[in-house]
Amino acid sequence: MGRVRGMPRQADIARVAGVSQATVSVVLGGNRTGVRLSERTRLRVLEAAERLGYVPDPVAKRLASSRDNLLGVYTSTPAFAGSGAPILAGVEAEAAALGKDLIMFTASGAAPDHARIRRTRLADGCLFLGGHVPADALGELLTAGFPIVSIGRRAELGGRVPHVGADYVAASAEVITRLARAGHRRVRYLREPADAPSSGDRERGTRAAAADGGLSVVVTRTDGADLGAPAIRRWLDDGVTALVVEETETGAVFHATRRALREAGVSVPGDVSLAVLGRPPGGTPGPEISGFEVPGRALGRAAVRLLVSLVDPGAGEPAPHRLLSCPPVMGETIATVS
Amino acid sequence: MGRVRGMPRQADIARVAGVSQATVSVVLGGNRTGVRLSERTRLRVLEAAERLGYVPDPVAKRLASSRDNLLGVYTSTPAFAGSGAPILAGVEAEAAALGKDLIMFTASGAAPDHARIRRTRLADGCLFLGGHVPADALGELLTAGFPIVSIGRRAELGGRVPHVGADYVAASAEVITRLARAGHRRVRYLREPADAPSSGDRERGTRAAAADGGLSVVVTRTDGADLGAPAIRRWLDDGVTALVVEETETGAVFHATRRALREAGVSVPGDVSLAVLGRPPGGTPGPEISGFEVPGRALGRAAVRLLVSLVDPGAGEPAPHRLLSCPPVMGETIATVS
DNA sequence: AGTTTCGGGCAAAACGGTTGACCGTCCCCG
DNA sequence: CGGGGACGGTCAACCGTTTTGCCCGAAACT
Repeated sequence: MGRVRGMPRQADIARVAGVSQATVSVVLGGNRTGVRLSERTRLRVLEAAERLGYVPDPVAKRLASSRDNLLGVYTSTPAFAGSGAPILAGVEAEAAALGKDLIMFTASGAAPDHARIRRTRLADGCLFLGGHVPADALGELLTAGFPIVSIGRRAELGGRVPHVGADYVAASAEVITRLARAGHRRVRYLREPADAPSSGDRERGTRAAAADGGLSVVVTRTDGADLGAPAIRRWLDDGVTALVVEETETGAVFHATRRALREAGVSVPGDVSLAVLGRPPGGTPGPEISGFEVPGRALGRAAVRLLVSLVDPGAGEPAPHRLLSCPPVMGETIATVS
Repeated sequence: MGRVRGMPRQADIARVAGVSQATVSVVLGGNRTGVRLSERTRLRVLEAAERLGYVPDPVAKRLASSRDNLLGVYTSTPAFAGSGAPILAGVEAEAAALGKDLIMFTASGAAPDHARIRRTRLADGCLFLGGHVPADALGELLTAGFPIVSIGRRAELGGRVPHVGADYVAASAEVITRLARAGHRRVRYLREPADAPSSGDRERGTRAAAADGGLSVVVTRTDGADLGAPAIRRWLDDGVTALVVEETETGAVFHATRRALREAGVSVPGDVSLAVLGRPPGGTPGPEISGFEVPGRALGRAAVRLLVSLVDPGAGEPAPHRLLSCPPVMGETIATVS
């Protein structure tokens, strides 16, 4: 399938300028290796390149030199739609600032593609977003020495996967502590059924803070479907004064909770307090929900910096893992109880 | 430089399986060229590849075969932040559906765009978003036969740039017609100073519809800074009954208009009607503004389909240009005047 | 026995660059 | 007169695959 019609190569320039292809490469590459060249030759080459409209082939360049200022971003869910937008905005901004391009690998949805994860190697290194990335595929890359960084903590593979994440443990604990200070004693905790590391972190932080603050926390795993007015009423009858809801990708649990509260005719925070371990889904009406902010942009930026340090070693190596703290959102949905 | 530590190559597999590297390539490539191979050899190679954890190098693959299911997306402004999100969501969705990966080239602002536009050739073809892409760089790619598609109409280069766009002419005309039917006769038209094709289209549609409907439309170019209460009052005194505002990337013109209206104590649509040629910036409070919807996702999808048809010729060639129509948004800011 | 015919597989040329080693010439110095 | 630089570039190997053309041995015809 050969070359794109008419694209001039270094060899073409060489012919025109009357030098060897190697010389062309040296001139066009800015002569980083310190080859001795006369200014006349340099200009002849440059001029010929200009005349021919030469455009270097990035693929060949990369094959030959193994680095190309390209960072991969693998997302297991659609990147532009979902909640990842702030993270990606951070990634993009930092990458642009560092002069790196981004190559996006979007899981096709159908297959959690091994193949696609492998193609990741087109880049100099790759960021992995979202929990649903098969660990074995990552392990493959890792042992091959390919630089990868996960956004979101990754416990698998013996913690060998470098990552940046949000400190959900501390942030969740802080929310619970706030509830404790407001006098709450019985809390219901609603989380998604799946066992993502971020879910585990939130629950761990919650439990620790609950133990410290003398709260009773009962955990319910739900996808939202089984959440209705009866459940809400039952909990209130049990003496529950606050609901703590995990932030999930789709917001399903939160939405279901809101609906159930509405159906039960329960007011927030009048009848029950409500907190989200994170932020409510966008466009949620009504008073600001108490919780914390996930520093998406900052995560994205930090991830890029970490990856770049892996790709271009030399500059001081930062720690392979980093947890960013989440600023609390006070909100108006935590009431003080007697 | 050199290979990533320990990454096995086809040559390594060949040694283990006791065959030549070429044979490995044939086997791993699924033998599309119909080379005769014994099943035993095939299995030996496959097994060796498995054992060694072989991962094909996408770069080498692409260098050798000139096509790699990679679509480029060049954005002249940050992609994840700005208003391009719906378009990109459409691009991503369609690309994923077609099994293509996306490689994003974000104009860094710093580096000369030319270089980045050239790097575009890492992909099999490239989408260009946003007005601020230098035409000469595009021309370079175009004449080289590199497949490109612009999102947003492009008049430069003699219309040779394939594109998909929104039919701003028709949509804008429709808004003006609505105003005419509501009895408006004098309209002030606020547009951005720069001459983007999309701006021109809106203005053209507006003028045409105004002529048809017997409206007087006066155009003001502004970046928003010089818009204040005095201007508003002057216009109203002149008998203007409706303001038509262009949708801009930043929303600056719209915001300024809102502010000026507020400062002048003018109510919408009580004292004056207001329409946007597009949608107001996100998060605008108050009643729904009349205007039209730009079909972002659809644009993205159509652009990808067009690009793919350019990259993989064979399937019927669609028209090189396509304009998608914009569904009107009735809104509540156009009042009937006597 | 002498050709075809086939199954099997290998060698080698691309693809377009990058890079370290090496080669002539001149000139200068001891 | 022999040797050491400096100057200006060129050579050729290499990056990892794809893809053709060709070769070889054995079975099948004539």
